[in-house]
Amino acid sequence: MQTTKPRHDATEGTDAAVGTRDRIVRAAARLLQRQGYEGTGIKQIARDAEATLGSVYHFFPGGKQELAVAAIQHGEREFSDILRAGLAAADDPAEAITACTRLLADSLRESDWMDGCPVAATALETVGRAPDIQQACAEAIGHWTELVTEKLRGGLDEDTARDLACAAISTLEGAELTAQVLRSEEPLLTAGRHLARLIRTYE
Amino acid sequence: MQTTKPRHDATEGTDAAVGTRDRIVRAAARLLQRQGYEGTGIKQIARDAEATLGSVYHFFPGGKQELAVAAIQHGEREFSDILRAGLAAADDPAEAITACTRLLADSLRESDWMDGCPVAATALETVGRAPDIQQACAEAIGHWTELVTEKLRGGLDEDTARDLACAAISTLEGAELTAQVLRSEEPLLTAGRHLARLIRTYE
DNA sequence: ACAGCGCTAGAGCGAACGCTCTATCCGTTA
DNA sequence: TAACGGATAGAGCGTTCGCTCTAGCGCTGT
Repeated sequence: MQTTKPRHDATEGTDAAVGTRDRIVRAAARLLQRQGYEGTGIKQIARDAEATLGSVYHFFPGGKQELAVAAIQHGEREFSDILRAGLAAADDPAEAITACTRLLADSLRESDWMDGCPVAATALETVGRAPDIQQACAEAIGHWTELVTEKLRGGLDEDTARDLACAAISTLEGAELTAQVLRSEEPLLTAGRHLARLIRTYE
Repeated sequence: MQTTKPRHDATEGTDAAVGTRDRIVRAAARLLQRQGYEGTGIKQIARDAEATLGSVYHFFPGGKQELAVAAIQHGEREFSDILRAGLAAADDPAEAITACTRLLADSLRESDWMDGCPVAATALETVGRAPDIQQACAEAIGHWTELVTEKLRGGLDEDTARDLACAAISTLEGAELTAQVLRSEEPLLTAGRHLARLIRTYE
């Protein structure tokens, strides 16, 4: 398609002409999020990214698995952005977590319940069968937990903050799954309310 | 394979010679749980069930989707059994929920982190694309929520019990996913502890 | 002007996919 | 014993899968 300008800088993505590699990763990330690993074909990714099979295998000689790892890492960054935005919405950690659930509920509803957690579907069907992908998913979860831990560190001792953050990420993950399946934002909002209540028991 | 005895009674399954239909459903349920919908082929199901393709399409003329619905319903019953066992382990609801997480953690570890929630993987990759399957998954989640709600109804008003049960199921779902990906029972046990603490705030 | 190279382009490989189809087996009835 | 129908058996259909491979594009440096 259109010629690519960027040289060694891969962190770009401002406007119109995004590099081919980036378009491939983005398309892969969205498809993996919506239909999982096995349900997504390389040719479909190439078509969606307006790239060709040749380009895909040029940038990802490791094939589908290598591309999936890059896509999961991209999804991790996207989800981190949402999480950071929610956590920054209030000083009080309890309110901040509730803000996260509201953000997630909004984006889920707006996508007609299609765009849930960017790694969950892929993670579940590759667990124990594709170590590279599983590790990328594990790192994503670890990173998200770290973000929440940082927010909770004010006023709580380190171990408590970590523990609570782990429970919070699990709950967010499960509530998003439930909300998608039931096509309702209620599970997410309910999870937000109860997480806030739980956090307040530590004050 | 061996000839099938049972006539109209489909609830059997005691020993050795299980009916062909049952073997197919069981094999499908375990494969869907481990590798999701798209990752599981009909021929693999038939092979695992020691049945033939002809038998599969004889019992499930609706093809893969109809079989998946039956498999999800089977998984729902299995998970309900675990849940019921955990909930019956203690009178105190908080302790009972913790018992559930311990049961789930045990069975997850014993299966080398392979057997997580029986519907999660399939649910996530068929959401918005296979209404029959999605509805079966939604009914499973609804049923599990109902089981927890019943346990919580003692001492809590109806709405609170329902709400709390919804949050609990979301948390269990997410904690199991996290535990699988991280290959650690910690997320499940942490979720159990915090769920217990949350429930106790209502006493 | 002309190599050199990063990237695009897509035909085509063997294998596996979901599913259809016909043929046969065998316990139950008449 | 003969006929019937539920159940089993698997070859084979058309399609798609992940991936390989060769050809050619256009930009860069000399």
